[in-house]
Amino acid sequence: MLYSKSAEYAIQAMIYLSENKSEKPIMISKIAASYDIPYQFLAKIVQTLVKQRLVKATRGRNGGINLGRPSHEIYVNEIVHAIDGPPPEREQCVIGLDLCSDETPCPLHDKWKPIRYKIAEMLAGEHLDDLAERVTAKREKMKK
Amino acid sequence: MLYSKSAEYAIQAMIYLSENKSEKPIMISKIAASYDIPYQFLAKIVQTLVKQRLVKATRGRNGGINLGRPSHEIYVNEIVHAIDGPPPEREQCVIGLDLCSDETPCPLHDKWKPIRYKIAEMLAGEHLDDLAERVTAKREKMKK
DNA sequence: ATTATATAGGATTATAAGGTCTTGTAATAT
DNA sequence: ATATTACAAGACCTTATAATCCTATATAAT
Ligand code: FES
Ligand code: FES
Repeated sequence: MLYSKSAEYAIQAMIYLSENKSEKPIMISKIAASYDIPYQFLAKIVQTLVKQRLVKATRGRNGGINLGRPSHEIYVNEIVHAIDGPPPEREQCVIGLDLCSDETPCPLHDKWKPIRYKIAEMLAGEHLDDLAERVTAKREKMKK
Repeated sequence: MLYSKSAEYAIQAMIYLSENKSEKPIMISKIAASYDIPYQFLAKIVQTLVKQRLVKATRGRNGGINLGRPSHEIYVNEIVHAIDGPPPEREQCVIGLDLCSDETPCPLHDKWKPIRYKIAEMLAGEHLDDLAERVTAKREKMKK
């Protein structure tokens, strides 16, 4: 819908890292088990995150991964772009009628444009610290 | 993003029918050429639209398709559902954390819920008559 | 009746996303 | 040193969507 399954898994993994802050690296297998993500698949996704410097990897025994930066400096859209690639330079029209522009709007353009903006705003406005906090709150509630 | 490529083609084809109202059937190949849609692929999509009664087909020489109902009675979401299937009964969480509900919201829930509503509203609130009119306007502008 | 033409529909192929398997390589505990 | 552990990485498999091929069938013009 908004991002690929891979990006969704990446977000979940990053939230996990943000929730379980520790100097010691956290194993990918642990995260995979916790969120019920196929281990090998997550490992592959993490490789990309490492290349993009969003996480740091420590190899070998007692190895694992850590956040590449403080959690309050990592925003959701960064994660999405790291996995799915950067957003298109020119916006595409929702119903595929040539390019999207205010000058030549398609029938849905006026309704779609503010929605698209809201989505971008949502992804750009949330950093991992916020997310982790609220995920923890969700878990608490679900226990009851 | 919001719907499959097939559904997008279906919307385009329906708009075409709405723009070119005529008692005589309109050929699928004409529509396909006009919107640059692979002919055979569109023909297949149209088969589904016919089964769902959104368009009526006339076979044989001078055959083609027509809208199944007056254009002001056909809404975009009907077309999407006809092609992509009905929407899920229970809303899925944007970041895949169990089911979505106000009681156990995920970190993005509060920002995502109104957006999701806006999208549904957009698709349910536009009928073909509106769309066709505005597409024609778009074409006019692009000529200049 | 015959022929041309347009949709109907099953079978098949292409591409991409999602997911698995196997081997390599780095780090560390013993 | 060596065995073990955990990420790295490429090859491979699976599934869903997108697209194509080919033949059947309906209809109207001749
Ligand atoms: S022109 Fe279609 S969404 Fe902007
Ligand atoms: S709980 Fe995540 S979107 Fe509602």
